[in-house]
Amino acid sequence: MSGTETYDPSKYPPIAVTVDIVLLTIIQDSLAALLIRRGAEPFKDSYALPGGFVQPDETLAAAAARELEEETGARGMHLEQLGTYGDPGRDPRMRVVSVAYLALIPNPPEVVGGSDATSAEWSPVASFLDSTLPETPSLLAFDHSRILRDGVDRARGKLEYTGLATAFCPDEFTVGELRRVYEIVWGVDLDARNFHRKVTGTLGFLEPTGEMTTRGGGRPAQLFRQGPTQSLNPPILRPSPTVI
Amino acid sequence: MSGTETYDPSKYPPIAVTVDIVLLTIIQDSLAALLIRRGAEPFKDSYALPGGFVQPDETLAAAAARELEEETGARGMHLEQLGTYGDPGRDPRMRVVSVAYLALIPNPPEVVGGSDATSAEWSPVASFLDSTLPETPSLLAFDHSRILRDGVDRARGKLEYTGLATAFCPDEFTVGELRRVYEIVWGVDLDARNFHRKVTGTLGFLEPTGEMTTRGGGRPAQLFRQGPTQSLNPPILRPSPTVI
DNA sequence: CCGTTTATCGTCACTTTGACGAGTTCTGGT
DNA sequence: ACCAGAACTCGTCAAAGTGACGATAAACGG
Repeated sequence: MSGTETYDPSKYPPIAVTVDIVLLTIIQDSLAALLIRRGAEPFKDSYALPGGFVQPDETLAAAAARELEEETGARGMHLEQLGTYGDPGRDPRMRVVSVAYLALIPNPPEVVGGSDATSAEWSPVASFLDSTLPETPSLLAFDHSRILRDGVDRARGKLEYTGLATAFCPDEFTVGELRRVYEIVWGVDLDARNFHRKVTGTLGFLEPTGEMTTRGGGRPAQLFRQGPTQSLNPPILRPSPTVI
Repeated sequence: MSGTETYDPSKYPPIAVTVDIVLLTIIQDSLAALLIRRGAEPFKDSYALPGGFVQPDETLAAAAARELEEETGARGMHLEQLGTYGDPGRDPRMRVVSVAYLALIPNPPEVVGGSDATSAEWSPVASFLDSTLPETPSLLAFDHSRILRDGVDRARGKLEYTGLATAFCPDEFTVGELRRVYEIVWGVDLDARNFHRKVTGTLGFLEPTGEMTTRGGGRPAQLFRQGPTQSLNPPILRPSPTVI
């Protein structure tokens, strides 16, 4: 704010501040988002992102973490601010400015009980992103389609140059499991051998636990933990979607 | 928002929504930000980022553009959302959620007249980022030091893989001028020959205008315009700050 | 025992990078 | 007029990284 303006909020119509959360995980080899079916107008019976009002004494991130826990019981997952959406008219009732957060959790997520009247469920994001797929309600309430798309774009982009993919993996994971995260989120096939060379060759990116696992069939694989290096330089290049 | 909650904003203490702007440019071979000297409490006489309240019928981006024009007269520059800052207590008067924007303008910026009581001026960002430099007021009002740092970080990062650097250049520019943007923003020296090869070799990144210029001394250089390719793949790698 | 699956190691050609040499064309000083 | 300096642009070369793919290893289920 510049210095001379005085504060008189009553001069302005009130603005509500909410958080909305794009919570992504991987279910059955698909990237999926948690969606809530709305029980009230507007957009009754449509799907929407989970979220809620920011309470007077909590930070924005705390509000997002709280809503997430209320909705899913999950805690401590990766959570980052995505962007803020505040167009007038995005909510027909009043001016609402919504701070969107992106959250990622590993594979087998809690069964999301519809503890209250609203029901939450995981939906593959593809149906909301590909306008060519006429499945399910292809539109979300409010501007949540846009927010969901921005969240997926952010996640896809950050896989290239950060260790974000490990947020989709359990604490200990194999190179193959990590590669499958990339393949599912990007929707491409990666060469297992080159991927292995890249991630094991980047110093500090993966820490071997010394253990092996045979889960997943095939030859047992080393288990790794996330290492201290959280930036990938040079990045893992995402192959451009095969143009035919 | 999840579906069952009802809207009753009067239940909550009001939250003010503002925009703050990190406006960067290059002055005298330094990266500089526009700062306002505050004329009122709190933080009277401190420096702060320009900004102001979001009006009822404008988008967040429009509010940022309006404030920017009121403050500098500048229009049409690069403007992107940076992040939202809403910790309780960041403003001692009331709960304020501020959506920060990052704006970049080319070299010779308008003289910023202190048209109203507040005075605006360009300050090199180094003094606010390097805590080791005890020049000028090394702290900004509110959490604006943090916002400024985030803005500079964002600009630095995006130079690597986007054509953002051209936002610091006039419409037509030489490869040398573009390189100097990188050198100043990153605070490193780049090899002129390798840089030239990289940016002219990336198809669609620069469009030759066919003209030459001799401004800047030395052999005349080709003038380029920004090309259609706005993503640099592979990116221009930022040399790590020379470790001694 | 044998095919299948997955992990991991290697090889090879190609591209990109970083370091640097060298020629070109302007300006400003003497 | 000449020269030093600055800046642009083209080249060369070794090192590193990448993509494509062959080959072996170690588990599994029949």
